[in-house]
Amino acid sequence: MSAATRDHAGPRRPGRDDACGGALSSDLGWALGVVFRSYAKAANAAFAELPGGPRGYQVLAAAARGAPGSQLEVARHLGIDRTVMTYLLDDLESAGLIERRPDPADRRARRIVATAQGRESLDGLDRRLRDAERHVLNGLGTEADRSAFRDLLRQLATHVSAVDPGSGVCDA
Amino acid sequence: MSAATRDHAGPRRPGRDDACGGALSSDLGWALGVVFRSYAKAANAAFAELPGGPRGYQVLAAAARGAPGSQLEVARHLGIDRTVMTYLLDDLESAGLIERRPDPADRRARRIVATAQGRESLDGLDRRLRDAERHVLNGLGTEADRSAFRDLLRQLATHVSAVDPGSGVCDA
DNA sequence: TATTGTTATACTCTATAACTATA
DNA sequence: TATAGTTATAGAGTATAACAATA
Repeated sequence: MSAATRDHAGPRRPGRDDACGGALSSDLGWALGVVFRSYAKAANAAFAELPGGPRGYQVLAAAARGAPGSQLEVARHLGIDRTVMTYLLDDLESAGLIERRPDPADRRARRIVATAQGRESLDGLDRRLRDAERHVLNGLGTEADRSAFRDLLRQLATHVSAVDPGSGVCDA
Repeated sequence: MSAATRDHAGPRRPGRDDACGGALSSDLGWALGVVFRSYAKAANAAFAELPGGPRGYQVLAAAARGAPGSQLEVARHLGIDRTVMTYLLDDLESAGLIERRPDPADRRARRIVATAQGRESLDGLDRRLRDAERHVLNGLGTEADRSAFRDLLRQLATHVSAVDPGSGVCDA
């Protein structure tokens, strides 16, 4: 039986960590913050040498798998401001990892494509990311729980992203 | 049957949102970012008039329920830098919501306590937070899924917080 | 000497507003 | 007129280092 089904049926056990989490309704904000920061720290370490860090990786990965849409659409999907996207692409391009190609259908827009070197670099970066993710998700004991968490989180993100595509404007 | 148990057993369906998420292993980083930003946006709106915004609320809530430990320990638990904590407490104190009391056992340390006004304000703030959380978690269709997500996330955060209590240093 | 809390400084991000070119 | 992309500027947020008081 997974912790997901084991725990949420019963009453909430007041533990040491409930003491100063925050909300009465739940510690959702605290937990999200802790997990997000932990993931960000691991991702920063994994992509320390890549221009743009974790966001550089996200853009490179999107380019390598043939992201649909313009540079602006990719930015919106990743929650990156379009002005930040410009600097990010400048760095990735001068590192020889991606290229900006004019969209034949709309000469205002640019399409981001990964270079051969970019695709090659991505292999190692993917391995680093998998290690980082495994490290963070180790807090869940069973593979079933880890898988359930991934699915629920992805389901939530997909819904949020569909309802409010431009919600990447506000980080606190 | 909940989405948690329904989805993660079967193979991964490549959908529209897989196109530029990021990792090959999963879109964990992308999903965490989207959900975190969405939550941050809702929390910022909910606590727009409170000094310190969402973090001000977390500190106030910790004080109101009698957070154990010094001002520094609360800061560490919440992932707040100690220098930022000083400004935050200054604002909350001058708003009449909290007080700093010297710890009789260690005259270097201060204990944070909520004033009557602070505890009173907290009621309305809690209500606002519950609404914000409900809004974000609406992306999960069933109450069982929402509850499972909360539990898994809390379990993860508790583990991370225990392993690496000072991981609040690095936000990207 | 180490730690809590505070203050001051420098720096890194980010948001905003222009501007160019296309549509 | 509206949009994609770029550039420049100002502001918010953050990290770093120093300091005073206490352990």
